[in-house]
Amino acid sequence: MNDSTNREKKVNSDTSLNFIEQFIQEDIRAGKNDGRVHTRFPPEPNGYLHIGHAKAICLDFGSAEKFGGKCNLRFDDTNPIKEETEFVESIKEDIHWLGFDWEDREFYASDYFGQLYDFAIDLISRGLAYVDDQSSEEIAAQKGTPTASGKESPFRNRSMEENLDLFTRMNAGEFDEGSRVLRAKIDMSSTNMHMRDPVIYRIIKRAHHRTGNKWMVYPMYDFAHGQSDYFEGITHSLCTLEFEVHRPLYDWLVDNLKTDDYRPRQIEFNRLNLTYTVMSKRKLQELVEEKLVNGWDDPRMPTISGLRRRGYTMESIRNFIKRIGYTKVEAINDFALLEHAVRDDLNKRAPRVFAVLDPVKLIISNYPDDKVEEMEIINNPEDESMGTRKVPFSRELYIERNDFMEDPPRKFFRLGPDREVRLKGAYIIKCTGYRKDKKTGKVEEIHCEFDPETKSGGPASNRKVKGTLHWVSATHAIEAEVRQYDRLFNHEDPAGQKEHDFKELLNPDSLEVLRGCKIEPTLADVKPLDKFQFQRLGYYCVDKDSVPGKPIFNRTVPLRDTWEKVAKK
RNA sequence: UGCUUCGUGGUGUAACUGGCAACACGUCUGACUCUGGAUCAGAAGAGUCCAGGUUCGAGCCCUGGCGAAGCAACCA
Repeated sequence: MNDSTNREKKVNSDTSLNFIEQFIQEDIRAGKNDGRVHTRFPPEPNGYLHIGHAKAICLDFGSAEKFGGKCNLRFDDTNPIKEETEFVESIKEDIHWLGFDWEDREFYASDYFGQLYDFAIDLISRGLAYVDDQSSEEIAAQKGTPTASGKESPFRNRSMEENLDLFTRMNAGEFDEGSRVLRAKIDMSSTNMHMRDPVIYRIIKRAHHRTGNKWMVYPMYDFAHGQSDYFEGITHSLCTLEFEVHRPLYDWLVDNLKTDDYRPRQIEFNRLNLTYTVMSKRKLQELVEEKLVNGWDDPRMPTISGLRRRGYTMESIRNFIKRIGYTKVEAINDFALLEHAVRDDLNKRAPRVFAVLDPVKLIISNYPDDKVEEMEIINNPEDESMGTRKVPFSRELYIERNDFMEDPPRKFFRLGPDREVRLKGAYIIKCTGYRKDKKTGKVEEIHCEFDPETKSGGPASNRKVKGTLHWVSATHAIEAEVRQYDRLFNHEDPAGQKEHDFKELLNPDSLEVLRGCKIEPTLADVKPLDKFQFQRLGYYCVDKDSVPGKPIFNRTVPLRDTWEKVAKK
């Protein structure tokens, strides 16, 4: 094999399709559905979307886009007890924020309740469905187990007329919830539990968020999902692995419905799992309801809205998802990869600013009392087009408390007695002394002298010093609250522990609120979702709780801090 | 003692129709730096769950094991 074919191979693997896209491509080449590609994203509006849904969204919308097809948004709203309009709205917002659009194709499984009902009637008339008067416990008991076959219901062989009559009256509200269900008549001895006469309709006397009180019977998800795909002309139904065993049922239903060769093709892929968090909607809901976090959009939550509030960009999320791929292997992805994705993105676009989180006063004894200089500072060394800004510098500054040590080790490249450092964008200073509080032993202020020749860009500015510190002028500083977020759980796999409930594994230090932080005055007019790099610290995002004059920042992710590693050794 | 699916560095993915197991994250060195960031250079780390078989050649094909996950809601 020569070099050029090697190169070609490499290019091909760079743009290689995942296994699902390969299937789609094969279908197109085989002329299936006239080469049409139509997918759908089918959330249930019973909670907020999380990053696992983002993985599905990227695949559903992304693969349609890739092959010139379409992707519908369809709410699978078959259970009026759980579903709410609030969730519909948040889901739509999140999908748009991720950069996808369903145009005018916003559908609801409830749009098809009429067709589904008619189909149920049709199944009854064909002897393929029956009304069962037993309780759910009795039905469950007869269902058997994965290793033992089930028993047929005593109501299985009712007459078609009686079934029709009963089902109609179920929907007329004549019977109580739970008193009767409609079941498909398939095979109680199937090795697939889902084929053992699954319940397809149940009585629920509750207003539905879209159809109101029109219906007293509601289809089960399994009786709505596959047919909804069929009604919408979906060619590829992409879903997660756990629905693999449902596929024969969906196929059975659509086979009893279809009039020609068309049938959606379901392909399953692995769910997104992330270390140090939980991903099931039920668990996330528990955290919200028990107030262990501050709502669905708490910046520690793996929800789309939480990540957005935390400061993640849609590009970083999409990029992360692109990197983890789609397979059939159950995987747990490293949270560090998500963090890498957001650092990578923010490094290119976030303006750098000075913020002192744990301030200690620095007094430059040889700097004139009343003098203020406007230091011109580069906004982003990664992107010259972002320009510069002017930051006031004066005799009294704040620096980070941990940037000073009374008795520093050699590897500490910051300030200590008689040591020199550069104040970023300003002068080189030398520490001449410090004052401690006699009672607490805490350093109260640090004294230093500056060298006027060393101003940034000035004649002696090239002199090398060990370290560079960020600073804020004391009289010009703005006070801010900074919320230092960390991982929500201490354990890599909190949901997978038998000995502990996942809530016992919450990280007690997942949020540290810092007040009295000092930030540079250029940040006076920040707006929620504005993103910055606090120089030498990390990436921060303005929280929606901010009010003018009292900004609040969320830590998105810290900068990689190699000093921490050195210090640990 | 069932059915379905899956086993490739620590993690996640690649490897066209069998042809030197590749990439990213993480880890560790070093260089550079007015961010201990970024960037740059480099290193360690798997022989592809196991055992056979076919083949000049197997992660890939065949046989048999082992292991893991999902499946028994009037949830989705």
